[in-house]
Amino acid sequence: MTQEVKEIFAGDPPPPPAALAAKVRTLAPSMTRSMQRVAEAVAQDPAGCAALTVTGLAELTGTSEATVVRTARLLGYPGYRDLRLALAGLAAQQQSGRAPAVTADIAVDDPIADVVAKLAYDEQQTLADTAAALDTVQLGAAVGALALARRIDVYGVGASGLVAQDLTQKLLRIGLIAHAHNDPHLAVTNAVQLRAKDVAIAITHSGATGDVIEPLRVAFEHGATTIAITGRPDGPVTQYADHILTTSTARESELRPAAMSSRTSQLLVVDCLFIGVAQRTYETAAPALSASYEALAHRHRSTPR
Amino acid sequence: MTQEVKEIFAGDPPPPPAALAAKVRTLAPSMTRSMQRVAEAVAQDPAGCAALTVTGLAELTGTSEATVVRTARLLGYPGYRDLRLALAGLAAQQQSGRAPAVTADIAVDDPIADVVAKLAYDEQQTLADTAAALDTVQLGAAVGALALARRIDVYGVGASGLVAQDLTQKLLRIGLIAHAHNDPHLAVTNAVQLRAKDVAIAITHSGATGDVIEPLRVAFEHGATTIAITGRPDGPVTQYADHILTTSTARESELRPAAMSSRTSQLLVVDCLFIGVAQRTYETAAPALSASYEALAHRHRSTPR
DNA sequence: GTCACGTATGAAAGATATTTTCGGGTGGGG
DNA sequence: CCCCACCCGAAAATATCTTTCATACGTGAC
Repeated sequence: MTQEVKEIFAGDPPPPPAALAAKVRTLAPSMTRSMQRVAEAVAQDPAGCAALTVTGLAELTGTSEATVVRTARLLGYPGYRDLRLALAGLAAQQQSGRAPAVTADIAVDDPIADVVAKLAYDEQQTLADTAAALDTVQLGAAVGALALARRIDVYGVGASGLVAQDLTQKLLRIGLIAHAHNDPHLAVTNAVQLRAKDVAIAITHSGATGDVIEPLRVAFEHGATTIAITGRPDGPVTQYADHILTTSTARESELRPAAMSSRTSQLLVVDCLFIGVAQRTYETAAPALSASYEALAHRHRSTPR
Repeated sequence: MTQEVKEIFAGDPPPPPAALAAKVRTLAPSMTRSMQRVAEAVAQDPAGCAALTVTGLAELTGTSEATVVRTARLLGYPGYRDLRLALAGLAAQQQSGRAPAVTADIAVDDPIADVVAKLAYDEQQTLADTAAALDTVQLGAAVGALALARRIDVYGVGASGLVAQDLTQKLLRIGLIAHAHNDPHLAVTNAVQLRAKDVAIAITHSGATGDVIEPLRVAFEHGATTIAITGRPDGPVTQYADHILTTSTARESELRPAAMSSRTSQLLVVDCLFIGVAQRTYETAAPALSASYEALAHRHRSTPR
C-alpha cells in the first residue's frame, strides 16, 4: 500500500524545485496564448508572482483564475497554491545566491544595513580564522594548567582588559579563584605572590604591551605557569609564556579599528579555555554554574508577559 | 511619497527571510505553551511544515487553527499563508545551503578540538542571526541620537557590564562623552543628571535586570533619549526605551551558558552603533581615532626582530 | 484549601482564496 | 455560411485561512 503510493509519486516526480524558466520554455509551445502570458510572468519574476494570489496573477496577466490554475497544472503542480510555494522557494534561492556582495571595506557612506552585514561577516570570518589557527595542543595544556591552579591572575589593559574580566567572571562562576588586573602596578605587585601551580594569563593583541608583559614576566620568574593570548606569536610577550594561544587578526579599515576583530578573536579563545576547564572540573563546575544562576534570579523582575 | 512608503515599511518591516530559528528562540519566552509547540515544529522542519495547511499544522502540533495563526502573527507575518511562503523559501535555502554537521551541543567528553569548532560555529551562527534580526530603522535612530548627544550613559551589570564598557571605550575614542555604569546606585544618581538630547543605554540580555532598568527609567523620565539592547523585546526594560535593539539568543547547553552567545550578539550590536556614529561624525571621529592610536604607541615595546 | 481573575485555547462562524464547472465566444475548416 | 472544437473567463463550489467567542485552565490572593 505504502509502496504503491510511493511508486505513484515516483512516476510523477514531485514538482521540480528550480529550473522553472527552462520548463516554461519547453512547455510554451504546447500552451495556449493566455497560458503563455501567465507562464512568462511567472518565469520572469518568481518573487513578485509568489506574492500574488490567483486573482492577482490573473489580473496582472489579463487572464482569469481558471487559466492561472491550468497553467500551474501544466507546469506540473497540483494547483496554484503549490506553484506559489515553489516560486517562493525559487525566489529565496535566487536571493541567497547573490548574497555575498558586501565583502568590501566599510565606507563612510555605507547605509546602516550594509554596516551590519559587513561587520557580521567580518566577525564571522575572524571566528573561523581563529578557530582554524588555534593550536589545540597548546590549548589543552593551558586548560590543564588552569584546572589545577590554586590561583589565576589575568592581565589585560584597554580592550583586552575587558576580555580579561570576561574570562575572570566565568572562571569565578565555576568556583576557581581568578583575578583580572587592569592596573599594571597592582598586577605586578600581585604577580610576586604567584608560585608554582598558579597560572598567569596575559592578553595582548600586539604582543608588545609593556603593562601586560611586565606582570607576566614576574609571574614567570616566580615559577607560575604562564599563558599568553596574543595576535603576535613572535612578540615580546611570548618570551615569558609557557603556552601561547594565537589569536587572528582581520584586515582593518579606517573605520574598523583592529581592536574590534582582535576582541572577537580573544573572546573565542577565552571561551574555549573556559569550556575546557569546565569540562575537566565538571564535578564542581556544574553545580557552581547553576548556583550562580540561581543567585541572580531574584535580581530579575518577573516578566509581565 | 517615497517617504511614506518607507515609513509604512518601517512600521511593519517586511518579514525577515531567514534566521527563523533564531526568531523563534527570541520570541519563545513570550509565547504560550501551545504557541511554543507550533513555533518549535516550524523551526524544526520548515520544509515539512510548508507542505501543511493550517489545519494540518494544527493537528500535527495538537493545537487549533487559531493558535497556528496566532503564532504566525507573533513571528511577524500577517497570517499563516505568509508564514508558509516564508517557510518554503527557507526550506529551499537550506536545501541549497546544506549546513555543516557540527551542530550538536558541547558535551562533557568532547575533545578540545571539537569544543573549538563547535564554539566557533555557534558564535558565527549567533552573529548571523543577530544581523538578520537587527532592526536597521531602530539602529539608525539610535545612531542619530548618539551622534548628537551631549552626554551618553551606558548601564550594564555582570557580563553585559563588560559590553557597556566596551561601547564606552569606543565612543570615548571618537571624542564623545560616554560613561559606563556598573554600580546600580551610581547609575541612578547619574541618571538624574541627564536631560533632553542626552542618551542612556541599557544593556540586559534578560530584559528584566532591575539594576539596569531603574537607571534607564530615571533617564527616560528626565527626558533623555533611551536605548535598550536586549534579547527580550517584550521585557520590562523596553517600557522605558525609545529605541529597542534586539539581540538574538542561541540555544544554550549546560556547559555553554546563555551569557556566552548573548555577549557575542550584544557586541555586534554595540559595534554597529559605534561604526554608525563614527560615520555620522566622521569629521571629528577620524582624527580622534588616529590620535588615540598614536597615544598608545609608546606603551608598546618595539617588537624585536 | 477556595475563590476570583486573567489568560490561553479550541470550536465554530465568517471571510478569502482556490478550484471546478459550465456556457459563451472564437477561429478554422468544410 | 455553418459547424465543430477548443480556448477562455464568469460564477458556483470547495478548500483554506481568519476571526470571534465561550470555555477551561492556571495563578495568585485570601
